[in-house]
Amino acid sequence: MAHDERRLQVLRAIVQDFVSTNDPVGSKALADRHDLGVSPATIRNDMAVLEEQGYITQPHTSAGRVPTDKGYRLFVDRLSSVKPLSGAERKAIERFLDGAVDLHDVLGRTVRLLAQLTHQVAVVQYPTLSRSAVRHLEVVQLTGSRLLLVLITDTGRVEQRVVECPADVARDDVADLRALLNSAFTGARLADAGGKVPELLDTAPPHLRALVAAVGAALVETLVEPGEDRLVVGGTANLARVAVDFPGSLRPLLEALEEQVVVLKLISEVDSGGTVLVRIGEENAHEALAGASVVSVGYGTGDRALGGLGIVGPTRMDYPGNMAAVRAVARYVGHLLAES
Amino acid sequence: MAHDERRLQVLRAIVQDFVSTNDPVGSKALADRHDLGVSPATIRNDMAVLEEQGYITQPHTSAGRVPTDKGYRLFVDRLSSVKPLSGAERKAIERFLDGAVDLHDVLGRTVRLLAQLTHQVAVVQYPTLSRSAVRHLEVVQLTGSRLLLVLITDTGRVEQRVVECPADVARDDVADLRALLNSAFTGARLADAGGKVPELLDTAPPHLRALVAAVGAALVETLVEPGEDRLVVGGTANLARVAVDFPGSLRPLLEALEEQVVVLKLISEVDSGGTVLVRIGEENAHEALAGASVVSVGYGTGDRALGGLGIVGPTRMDYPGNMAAVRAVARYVGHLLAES
DNA sequence: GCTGGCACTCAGTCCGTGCGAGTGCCAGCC
DNA sequence: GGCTGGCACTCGCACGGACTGAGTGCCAGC
Repeated sequence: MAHDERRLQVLRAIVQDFVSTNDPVGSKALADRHDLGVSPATIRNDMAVLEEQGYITQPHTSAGRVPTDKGYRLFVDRLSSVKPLSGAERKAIERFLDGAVDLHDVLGRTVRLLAQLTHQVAVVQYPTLSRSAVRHLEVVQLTGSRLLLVLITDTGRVEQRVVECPADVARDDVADLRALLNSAFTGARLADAGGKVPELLDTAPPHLRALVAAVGAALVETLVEPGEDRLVVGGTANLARVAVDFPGSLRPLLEALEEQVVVLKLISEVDSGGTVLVRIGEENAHEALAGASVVSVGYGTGDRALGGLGIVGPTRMDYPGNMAAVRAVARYVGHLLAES
Repeated sequence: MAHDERRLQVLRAIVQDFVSTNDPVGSKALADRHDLGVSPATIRNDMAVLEEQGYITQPHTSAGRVPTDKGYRLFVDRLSSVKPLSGAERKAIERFLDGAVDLHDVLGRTVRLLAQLTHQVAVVQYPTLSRSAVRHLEVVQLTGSRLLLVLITDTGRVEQRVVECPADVARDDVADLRALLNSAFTGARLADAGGKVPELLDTAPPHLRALVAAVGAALVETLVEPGEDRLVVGGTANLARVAVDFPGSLRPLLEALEEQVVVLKLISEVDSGGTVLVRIGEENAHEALAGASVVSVGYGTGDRALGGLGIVGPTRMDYPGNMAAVRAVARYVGHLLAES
């Protein structure tokens, strides 16, 4: 009915005004700034209902209303449409990301770009190893018994790992090992690579067995080690701008961003379909992020998800704008990585 | 004369008390907490002189005194001895840094360790490329005309770079190129590598000339590009703890840390002799760091400096303790990198 | 079901006061 | 000459009361 409909308009107006002004919004201000077609008194009645339903709340008796997490949720789900980016913004994305020389550079630019577009803290996950495929494996002898294993994936990610061998290794053996590893692994998904080690061990020439065992173990370790799923963080300076939205202190949030593991979990839990995910306040189920919202999306090429990226900010944020920026950047990065 | 001597004791006491309490310190409190052997009235006279000389100042008329940048400078230069670390702290350093698997890991642990020991923001510079030597060069074909050049240095640093070639490259040529590059560059200092490119170009077999030219150009670019001198930053959460010391906002400081270039400049300007450098407040000659101090030192193996590391914090910091921590960590990291 | 009117609530602000920490100065003492 | 105790003075800050105004809930009327 038209009744409920207007109540939702009121909620939308409250969210919009509060996001832009950071002042609790009252019935009179709402009636002035929006064409709701009714008087402040009527809006007051609607607000009373919205409050009872838990969508808004008042910080204290004689103040205006403020959206709750639940209110933002409804706003995001039903009341907002994703803002299209301006032409200037699209141009900025292109200009910013073109000219990147390697993966590290691409992700660094991405995170700066995202932070700049949204004025929030931006995070980008390195392409997940397990979803990548092996492009090349390189073995370099550091000392007699110490080898450096370098793994290059098809997403341009380079992983390195020092392998301590039980005994000194002959030079020729290093070359043999390199050839062996590459013929076995090149092109394989990293997720499958672990399973191939035993097989390789069986077919390897006897004098290389011990070597393959040591390197294989290191390789598997590198692959499964989730700590190696790195995160690039940028735009923390933006937190200072919105410090008012975090009543206690910025500390828990800064710690969470540095710890990485919590944020990584949130960012990597993305839908494969390219849907932008929004987690609001308490929905994050982690104390440090209780006052924060996370907007994230997966990036990748076509059907293949490589990782996630997104932003972290106060619950009082411009959801439509930020969702649009996150989505647009993810698309562009996806294309960029598909080319290489 | 004993006269001046006591005045310096007063300054030292002021710095110590102010650092630990963050309250402007008055003559009575000084007389109570320190055995200066004179009455508050005498201390007042000394303080008046110290103020006239610019070592201390009062925030307002009826408050105690606070050290100025100049006061801290005198304290660091003449009034403090570097605190030896406790056994527990030494143990912590070892425990923290042992078990690192690669360079990235070593630096990541270092920065966390330093942040934890000093409760400040810690920064560590990647080993400078130009001072390292080439351990190995790897060339991987990404697409027909696109090669990935991977540079591995003897400090364990791995640099990557995509090279676009004018035409498609044959598989055999890639192998030849790899052999050629390695025989020419392995063992060479990166600083000298640039000069070897023309020479290599002359001696290269004709069909590889174009390839060598393209790759050589990319190599030189990688070496001289100063932006690639990366910085690892950690412990920004500690800034929230000392936010009171930055009256305006943390923002400029956070921005400087993210920008990296300013901080990098400070951190990399280290003495080669292992002396701990302290820059206090305005001495930093950069607006964003005007209220901050930087404690830095070079790390390296024996005579070879690899890079710098240090901390950034408010001018009101525990200089002796932080200098000791920075020095100890730098030594340990130096040893660690020398082994590999 | 909407509207204007009205009494009520209460956070934020302003202002005046008192308190206390800290100072500078001075006369006296060693 | 240098140190000390005493004393008057300054001024930031915390406390408390009054005022203001935005905003609300409720109610009678349309």
